[in-house]
Amino acid sequence: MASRPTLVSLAEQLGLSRQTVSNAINAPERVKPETLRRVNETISATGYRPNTAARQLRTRRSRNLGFRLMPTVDGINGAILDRFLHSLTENLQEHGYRVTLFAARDDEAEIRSYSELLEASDLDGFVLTGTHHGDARSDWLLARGIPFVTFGRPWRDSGGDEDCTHSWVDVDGQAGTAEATRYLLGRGHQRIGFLGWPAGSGVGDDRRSGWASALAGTVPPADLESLSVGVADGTRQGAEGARLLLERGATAVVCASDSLALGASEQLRAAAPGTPPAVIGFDDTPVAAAMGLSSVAQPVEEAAREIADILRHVLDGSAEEQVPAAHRLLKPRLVLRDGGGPLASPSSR
Amino acid sequence: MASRPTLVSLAEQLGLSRQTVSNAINAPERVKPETLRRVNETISATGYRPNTAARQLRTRRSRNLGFRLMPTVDGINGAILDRFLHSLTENLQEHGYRVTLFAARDDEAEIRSYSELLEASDLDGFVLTGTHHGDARSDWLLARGIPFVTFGRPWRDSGGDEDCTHSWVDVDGQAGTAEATRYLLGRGHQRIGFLGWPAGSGVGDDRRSGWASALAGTVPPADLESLSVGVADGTRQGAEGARLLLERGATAVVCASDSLALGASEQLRAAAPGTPPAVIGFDDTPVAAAMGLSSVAQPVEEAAREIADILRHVLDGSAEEQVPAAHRLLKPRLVLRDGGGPLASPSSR
DNA sequence: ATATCTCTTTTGATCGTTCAAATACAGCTC
DNA sequence: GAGCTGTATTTGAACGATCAAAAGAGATAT
Repeated sequence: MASRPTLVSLAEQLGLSRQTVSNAINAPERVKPETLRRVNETISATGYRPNTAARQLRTRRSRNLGFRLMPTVDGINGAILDRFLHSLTENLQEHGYRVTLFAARDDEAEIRSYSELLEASDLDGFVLTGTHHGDARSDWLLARGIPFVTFGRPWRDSGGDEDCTHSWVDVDGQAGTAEATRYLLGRGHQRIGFLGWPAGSGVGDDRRSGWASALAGTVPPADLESLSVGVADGTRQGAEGARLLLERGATAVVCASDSLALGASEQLRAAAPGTPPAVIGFDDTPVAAAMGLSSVAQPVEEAAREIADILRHVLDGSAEEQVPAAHRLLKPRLVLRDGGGPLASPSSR
Repeated sequence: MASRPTLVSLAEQLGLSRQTVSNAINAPERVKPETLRRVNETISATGYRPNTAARQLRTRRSRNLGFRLMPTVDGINGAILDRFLHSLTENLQEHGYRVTLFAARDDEAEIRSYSELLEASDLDGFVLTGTHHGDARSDWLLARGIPFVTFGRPWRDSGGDEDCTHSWVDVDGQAGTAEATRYLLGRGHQRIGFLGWPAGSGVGDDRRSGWASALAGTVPPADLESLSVGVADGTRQGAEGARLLLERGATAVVCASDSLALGASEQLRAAAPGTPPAVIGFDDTPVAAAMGLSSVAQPVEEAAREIADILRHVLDGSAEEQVPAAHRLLKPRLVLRDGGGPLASPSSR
């Protein structure tokens, strides 16, 4: 009773051998039902748990997955990160997997971490966020056949999906901004501006395209150009961008982020006091909630769940069985608020 | 070259034995300098890394620490959590430790997780957040002699520090609200209200006491009572609470959270249009930054670093050497903004 | 009666490291 | 040169699990 039970101690107690007890746990179909029952009984009676280190040493699997924390405000952050991580951890731990964090300054350092973590035969796979054009990380992992799933599409320069052989889960930003735009159209707005980032970022271009497609029939292509502004992310830049859009006759604005939307809504409120500004943000951050700003919400929890499912499928599958790469594009949800001011709560300690 | 190098393969290469190579790594002083040099050379040439699983199996130490993710909006969350986790992970990983996440619905489930994670001889210690009155988790861990540090004081009902034998790091909320209050006094405000939560929460009472102490000389004790309001956390409740305070003659408000402060600042702005509202929040969340709201900022990164240091000290120390519990109370920083509206950026994807 | 097959259980070896104790070897002492 | 001391290195065993293959027990077929 002094020390933790082991396979051997259980076997002695039951008058069986190590291996039979081991089989009862890992390959129950090989064990006689009656024996299985007895073993399980003793397992729950003693509270036995297989020693992870020993198992890992033999099987070379840790049931541990790596997640990189981004430096500061990049990729999914803050409240989004919280929700994502929580959902990911929860879903994985239900199936005996765990999430190990690591920090890295940049992609290069992240890749160095990969090899360190793998050389110590420590992690079975990785979850990547913040994918971007020419992402070296996925190439590195792909080349070595290491299981991983990204939250975010590969954003290859060549639009083709053919050569992207890794699994990913992403949120359909295009669908989100399209819905937002259609909503504003339905409210009677004719000239709806898009306030985003400079062209070139996969995420930003994707969100812009949704707005453009929803507006395609209603506005001449030339106007589409003038109704779209690209600035750096930030409240101040958002206000400035919105000013431009107002000058060009926009009466409503769809934004690529909540930061931009917040600046834009200030600008519109100043331009037309009294009326709730027709501005829609993106990500549905606590800031949007607190300010009563409408926003496109990403189903972060669902994304994490999908990622966990895909990873489990790959890792639980037999060793060399090639599992095809899985791709999931999730629909975001438009969260409408009256825009009149603070309503709900930001997160706080 | 085919497989990863091991102690044995290194030893063969060098014409030494396993153990000497092992000693070169773990107890260099036992090895002849010349030998040590040769071993280190080969180690870096081959890129050898000790197998964590094997080491863990033998030493019963995983160099892995557990961190529980809170369900939703409780404890340190969102942007704060992000910064805290990042700093914690970074500091620990520099010394060969790693952070493993786990999710638990409530404290009881968290304790269950502890035993599971420990029975699998998996985690060496824990970092706890969101301590509260009568916290069963610290008792459980203390009783079993498991290393852990909490972010947050024990908040024992008996104000005595004597019986609190575990290590903790916390931010001095009292000092924060006191500084905020003194700042407002310096700006000429006489009747400064406190907008907090109902009495009973350690964190809330602590923050209130800072305001009370700063105001002690300037306002009669009776007024102190009427200038303090306790409501549930939230923007709407904040606005309502601020309305009460205004009725009672307050011209400025110190708040226990940014949510409350946001609601309060709306209320004050409505009461005195044109003037930036004299409101100070707590936690310096992205919401405060975005709204140009002054706020008391917790040195989260520093707190995480301190926690990492304490844990490392305990874990790296020899087995049964009793390390005394460490307590660190960090000073928060008052971040002043003009309160006129959006300035900086909320976090976004 | 022996061989063949299936189902179940057992045995021996191994994963890579560290602990504990043994050994080798040099320099000193008497 | 035997005995002691101390440093440097080596050997055997163990940590707790799984893999691979052998062995035992029944049932069925030849």
